[in-house]
Amino acid sequence: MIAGLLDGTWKGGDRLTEAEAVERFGVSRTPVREALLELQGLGLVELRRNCGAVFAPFGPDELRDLYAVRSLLEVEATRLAATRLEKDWIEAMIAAFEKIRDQGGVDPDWESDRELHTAIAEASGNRRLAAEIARYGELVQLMREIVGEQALGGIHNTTVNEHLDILHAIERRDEASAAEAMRRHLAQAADSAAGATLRRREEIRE
Amino acid sequence: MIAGLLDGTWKGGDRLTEAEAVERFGVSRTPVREALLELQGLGLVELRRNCGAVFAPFGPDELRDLYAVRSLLEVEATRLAATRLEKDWIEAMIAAFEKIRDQGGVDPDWESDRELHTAIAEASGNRRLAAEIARYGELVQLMREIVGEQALGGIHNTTVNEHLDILHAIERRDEASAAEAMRRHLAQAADSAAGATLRRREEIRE
DNA sequence: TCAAGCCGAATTGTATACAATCACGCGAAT
DNA sequence: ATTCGCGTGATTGTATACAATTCGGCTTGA
Repeated sequence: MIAGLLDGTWKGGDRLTEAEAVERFGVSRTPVREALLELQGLGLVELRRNCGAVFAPFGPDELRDLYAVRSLLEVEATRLAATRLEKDWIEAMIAAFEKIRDQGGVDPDWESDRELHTAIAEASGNRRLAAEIARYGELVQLMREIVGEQALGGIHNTTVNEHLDILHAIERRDEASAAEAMRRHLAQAADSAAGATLRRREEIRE
Repeated sequence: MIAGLLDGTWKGGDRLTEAEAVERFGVSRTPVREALLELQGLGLVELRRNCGAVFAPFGPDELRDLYAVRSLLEVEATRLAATRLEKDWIEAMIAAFEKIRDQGGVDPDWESDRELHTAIAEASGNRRLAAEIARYGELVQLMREIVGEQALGGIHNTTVNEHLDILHAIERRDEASAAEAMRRHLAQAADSAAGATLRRREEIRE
């Protein structure tokens, strides 16, 4: 529903009134309003009184900014996880990692990917940090749904190795390496996402 | 309204149904729901189906986590602001700073304080980072309203000097010093907030 | 011609009624 | 005694009607 409002065809500055959204989804204004409020919380629309919701621009610049913040959060969480290294969380991380590895399909298993990132985030010991990371996970997931999941495929083996680097560094309690490995991993993800959105833009132009 | 729901007397795990909130405020469920959703977005309550909203615990640990994340965001923004150093933003920062300094009253002018932090955040050039920082500004403001503003008074001169350190470092394009100055500033703020919440808890116990 | 003021349509904000869902307690069967 | 199942009441989710606000255009006057 929330993703439905963002069908990928909007341009920054486009406006959508609640009435239009109601017409498009066949539900009443109440859930539409809540969805719009949630999108505002994620920073994807700006709600203005009696003017409709205006979509925030979402091009390469915004994607770069988004991944910069995500990286800031997750790198710090990784560093903290390496310093604390609690056994329960290590097991959770490894379980999530093996789930991704054994999946082995061509298309990446984003759910397991999120589980791993969540495990690392919670291993940081900072619940609010973990919550913010989860929020960015939602945002990225939403982006995937808009852009089309298949557009992000074909990076599976690479990500497995990147995850492995991160986990090994955490197990060694090597916080600097762990942070750097996570930084590299997210830089890769950012590049991949940028490519996918560009391809998506071209699809729309056709 | 949002702050009203959190009157400072709740304990973590307490539940509040929409009906109770309606009764307490004399407004209908619609705005109550929106307020609760916003509180959920800020991570202060957890909304569970047919169970009412359960308040998140908010003690010293949570406060520490909160300021850790806030510091992570604002320190990075300060660093970026120092590397970019665009003239317009410098002027905005100085204007906000002088407003705080010339205020000179005993009670800190939190509105101007937020303006300065906002100016620094936007000078980072990362709009999403600035948006997250603004979100944490709201959260801290909310906390002040709950805890009682007066409880945080008496730190005015200290914060002026801290702000000055940050601005001077940014003007020198000394990103390391600027980041460190912001880190110290927020560590002070965290201590101050911790003290205020503790005092508040004692007030309630009486 | 331009500006000021006002009116109406459009849009959001709020209240309330109704539907769906779930928790909790009771009772019966094993 | 414990557990399973069910029914009822409570609570949230949704729809819709109404109030408040605001934007745009039109008129009117200088």
